[in-house]
Amino acid sequence: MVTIKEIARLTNVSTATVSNVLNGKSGAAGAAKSREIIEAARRLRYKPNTLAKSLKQQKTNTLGIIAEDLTVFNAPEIVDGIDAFCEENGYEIILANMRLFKRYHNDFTDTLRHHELLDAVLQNMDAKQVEGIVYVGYHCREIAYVPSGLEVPFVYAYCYPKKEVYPSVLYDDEKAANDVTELLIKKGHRNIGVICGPASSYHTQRRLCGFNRALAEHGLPARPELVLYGDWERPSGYRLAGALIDWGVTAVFCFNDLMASGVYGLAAERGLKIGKDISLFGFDNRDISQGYIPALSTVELPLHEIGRVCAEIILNQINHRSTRKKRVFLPCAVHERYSVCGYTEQPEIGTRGSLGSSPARAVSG
Amino acid sequence: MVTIKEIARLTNVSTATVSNVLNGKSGAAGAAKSREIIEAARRLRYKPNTLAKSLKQQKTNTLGIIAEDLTVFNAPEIVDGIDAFCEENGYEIILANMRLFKRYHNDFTDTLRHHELLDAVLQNMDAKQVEGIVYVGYHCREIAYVPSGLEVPFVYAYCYPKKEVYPSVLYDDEKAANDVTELLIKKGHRNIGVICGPASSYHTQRRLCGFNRALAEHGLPARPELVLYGDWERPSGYRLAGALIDWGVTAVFCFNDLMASGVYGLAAERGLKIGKDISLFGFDNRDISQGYIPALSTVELPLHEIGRVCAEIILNQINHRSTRKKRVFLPCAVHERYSVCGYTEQPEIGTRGSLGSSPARAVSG
DNA sequence: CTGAAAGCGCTAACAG
DNA sequence: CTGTTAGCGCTTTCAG
Repeated sequence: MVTIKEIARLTNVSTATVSNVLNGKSGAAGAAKSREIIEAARRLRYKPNTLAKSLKQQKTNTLGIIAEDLTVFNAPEIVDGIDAFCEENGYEIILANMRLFKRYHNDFTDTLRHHELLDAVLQNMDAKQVEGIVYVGYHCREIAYVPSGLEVPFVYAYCYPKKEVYPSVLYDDEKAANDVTELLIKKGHRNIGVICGPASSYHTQRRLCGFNRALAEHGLPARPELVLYGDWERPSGYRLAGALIDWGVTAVFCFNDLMASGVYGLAAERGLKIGKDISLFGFDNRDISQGYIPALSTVELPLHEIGRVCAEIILNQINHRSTRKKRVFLPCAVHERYSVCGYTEQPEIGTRGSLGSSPARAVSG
Repeated sequence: MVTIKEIARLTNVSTATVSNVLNGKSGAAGAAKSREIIEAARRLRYKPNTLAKSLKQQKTNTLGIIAEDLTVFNAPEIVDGIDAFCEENGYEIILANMRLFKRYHNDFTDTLRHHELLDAVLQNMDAKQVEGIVYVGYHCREIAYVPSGLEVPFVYAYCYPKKEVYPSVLYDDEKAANDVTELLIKKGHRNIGVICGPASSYHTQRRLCGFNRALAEHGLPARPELVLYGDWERPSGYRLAGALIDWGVTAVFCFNDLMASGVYGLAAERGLKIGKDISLFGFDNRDISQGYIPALSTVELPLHEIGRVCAEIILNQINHRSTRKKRVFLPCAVHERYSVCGYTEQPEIGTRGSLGSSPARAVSG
């Protein structure tokens, strides 16, 4: 690696002059000399050593990202959003992947090992002189173990601390569920079944609030027997859909797309057409939800935007423009596709629903 | 940030002694003094400054990852593999996301802007003193613009350079397609239709080789009319499946899961049962392929392993243990699920195929 | 307008 | 066994 010193020697100036010229300080050297220096730098493929520069300036222009698990579906898009915002503002990112999901599967949330791992990663980030840290959760929940003694701004993406000691950026489960329910009600549905996640889940609770609020606002009675609890996995959707259909629901609101795929399965076995005999809504807008037949109506999570907002909060704190510690809720877009249709007017399935190229219509967000 | 100097002052020793003690150099100070230093470091939450250390040692223990697009399905798992291997070997990663797919959609492959962007990113990596670089392609293809004048080892993941100037790690398309075809032949299928990607695609070409080889090895005639070219998207699968079925195929081999979902659609419209009236194989093992009804048989890409091997190659080069520039082909696992069944004995669909919890059986790899 | 000198935090060599 | 010294590559006074 060629250094500034080398260039200084070759051009018979001091390192200070080279530095000044290369950084565009006006009048650092005469015009001819400046050109000579710049030319030498290019010829030798000079690249400034970021380490030395940062050390000297006590500024790294770097944000740290701690991902609970990068391979979980929400993470890449959030990281992408952080990266995009950083790029626009001259910041770089360092990524630490804890691989929690792979290490401990679903059962890791608050083990001691998790805390130790996090502490180590945090320590490492500090050592690297990052100016702020974004923590990307792999599913939305309250984080019990909150780091303390951090030297830099810290923000949670897709999860949140018990007390608002750090800011967090989430999406608005309640409103999204409310929007979906309202849409179904407006289509004429009166008996809407719900397949939730586990009762203990934050998502489940918030979405049920939105669901119930919509019922109440439209003067419909709550029917607890139509609200069933799954486990986010496909088989539970399959199983619970049977019960709901036995109760005579005309629409099913599934709290994720995976369980919704189970509903397709059950409907097929019973000879019921989704989008005709029964309406179906999912959640998450997973990439293949458009590939179901008919295409699944679902809710898109603002993952990229969550990342962007996290980065923005951090940069604002770095620049002392703000110091809020509150939770931020971003709106979701509702995509209505052919799995749901007016309860009275039914489109021909097979002609419209099967190509998966239906225009995704954003109802909210 | 508390420094070594501060600790030295408080404990009345030189910075060198603090450094030595904290780095566990035996006999750097007396036992009592050592304890005092260590205690002071803990009390003040001392964290070594990685920048300074790396600058001094001229060693960063850092690998750079350049992702063409982190949000494309293959990228996170590859990055995860790189990260895992690095962690095991005391290396860290820096991530640069070019966001090519989002910026230019599908049409970016070799634009000038792409080259400029890459050069800038590369320059940046060098400036950060990474010791090696992994370039993660977003789809497998020959890369025309190969960087030159790099100061560190460089390896391609999921794509490859025209000439073998740098090593690359890919998966074995040919063998995977051969395995799938052989499996179908052994099940009794004689008229197998293929829905490829575009004819210009590397994947298409390699997989067709494997397909044709299997036919030849089993003494079956090539039937070009049964080999059709799609565009990786779902509608093309839907469209081409019609043609194949009209030709009377008993099995369809789709070169990705997305197009396979189109085949499900067409089959449903025609009243044909996948896995019974017609067998279907996909490619990629996308996360929801198990959610189709019946679950889609498909090929799993060794993404994590590709990442690991890339990191391994780089670290070997750093340590001068190797300097190979060849392509490496990793094997894929074939997952047989209920979308394919013996052409003569057919399982009851609906009882087995609909839960999506069929044990995935690895046939190869 | 120019460059000598100091120093960011750390470690390696070497002298005491 | 201990600590002084020099220096990694860069920027930034400040004196000439």
